[in-house]
Amino acid sequence: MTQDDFLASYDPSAFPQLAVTVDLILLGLRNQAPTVLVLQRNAQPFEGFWALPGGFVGERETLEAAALRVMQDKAGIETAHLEQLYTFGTPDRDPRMRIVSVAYLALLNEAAFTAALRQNKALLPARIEAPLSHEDAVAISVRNEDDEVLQLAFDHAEILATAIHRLRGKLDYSPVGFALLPEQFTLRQLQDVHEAISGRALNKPAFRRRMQDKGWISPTGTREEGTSFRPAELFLFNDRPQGD
Amino acid sequence: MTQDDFLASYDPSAFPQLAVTVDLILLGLRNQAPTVLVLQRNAQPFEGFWALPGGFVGERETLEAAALRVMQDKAGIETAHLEQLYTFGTPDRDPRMRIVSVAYLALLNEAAFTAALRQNKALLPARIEAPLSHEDAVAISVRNEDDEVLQLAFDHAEILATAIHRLRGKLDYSPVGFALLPEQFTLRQLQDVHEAISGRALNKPAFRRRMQDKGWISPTGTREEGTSFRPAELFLFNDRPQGD
DNA sequence: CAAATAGTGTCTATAAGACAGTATCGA
DNA sequence: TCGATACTGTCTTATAGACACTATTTG
Repeated sequence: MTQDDFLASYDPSAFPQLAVTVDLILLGLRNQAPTVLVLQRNAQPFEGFWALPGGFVGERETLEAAALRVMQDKAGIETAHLEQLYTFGTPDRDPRMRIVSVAYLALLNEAAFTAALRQNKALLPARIEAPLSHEDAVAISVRNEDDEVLQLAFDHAEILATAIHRLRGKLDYSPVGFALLPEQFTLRQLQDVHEAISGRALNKPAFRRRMQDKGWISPTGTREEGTSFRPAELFLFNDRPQGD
Repeated sequence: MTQDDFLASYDPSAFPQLAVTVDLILLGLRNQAPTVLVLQRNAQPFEGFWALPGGFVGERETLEAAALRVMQDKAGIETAHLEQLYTFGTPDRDPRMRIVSVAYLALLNEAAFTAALRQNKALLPARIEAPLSHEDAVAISVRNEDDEVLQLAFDHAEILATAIHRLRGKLDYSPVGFALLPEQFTLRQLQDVHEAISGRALNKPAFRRRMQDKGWISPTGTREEGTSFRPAELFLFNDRPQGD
């Protein structure tokens, strides 16, 4: 904000001690289920609990640059769809000190997801169970590959719920699903992504028509390989549909 | 985020000096035009420019509580639709020091809007000119009642553009338009709100059907008064449609 | 009754869902 | 030829826009 009564010659120590961090939701699909990469805490508070990767915002760093840096450091990922999600700042969300955290949502395709797992062995894929028909609730839970519930540290369950809610909301009117796919993909894969995020089955002809009509995809003329049945045509995402 | 390598016994002065503020977009409709309340700066930097009201986040205060407090202090408004919009944190957005600002969007009906103007004479209503077909651009401008362009301080034009973009996006699927109306309203007024925000004319029968079908409104059985023609029926907003 | 706006009936256009059909690949 | 999945034609259903018509109030 910065306003009229801002101290013209201010005293730095006059401002309360406070830190700004970014937290990352590294989201991908594993076996058609939305999955997030988490780290186990090895110190108090919340020792043994699972947390989203994050880090402090550098002194001369934009928020987005901090998110990109954390993504690089903790998962070795250079590029991915990255968008600011929401800012969490309840005074006691971290018992040690006041921390305001800007959450960023990163969407990883399968290549980036597996690369992250390979680069940082501490990362654990946590399947997200997000019931339908709930706004931004606590009703969310995450499980490991053995289907055991993972306890999330801090307010990270709330952050995750916000992420899923946002993603579901954007899916219909924004071409966000493509971020979870490789450069070339089949329409079946694209529909699988939409079904995994929205949590419900979709009508195939209607889905294809919609994707075509929105101008989001272009046929490549080539087909997938290695199937034991009729291979599907590969499509490309149209980065610039028309105008905008 | 608070993570593994967080200092268990940390040194407060180890964290860079940085402040978190909230900025408020106090948005209402004046003559069917989206209008925001701004304050003229009387000190450097951006002296003479117009700025969104804002304030520092208190040491033991949630972000939302800070926004509510600023709304109360600067505009005398106790209650309004208030939602977090986006967080702006470019290092040099304020030349004096690093300030991360969490922007909140407040929607004021006519009563709250005029009450704010009465309570704080420094507030100026600035009409927002937001061209269609632009994502979240610099193409936005604000004008005073004499149609003169007002220069906005800091990155406040960007904040405003983000607000309009968000509002337009939410209008169709969220009952956000009601926040700009009094408790009882006519369907014509509701349609005017939607047209003012979205910036385009809407079909009357279709609009009425949609509002009815979504279950957002209830007829009161009473009618408006003081018209020189057939008075329209008054409706109420259904706070709890069904379930959810 | 005239003026003005509220409110509706209905036709048309467009998009979504259902469902079954045809097409094309590997084996 | 069979199995499996890609792809499409078409009918039905739901929703949105156009437009005119009726309804109701004040003066």
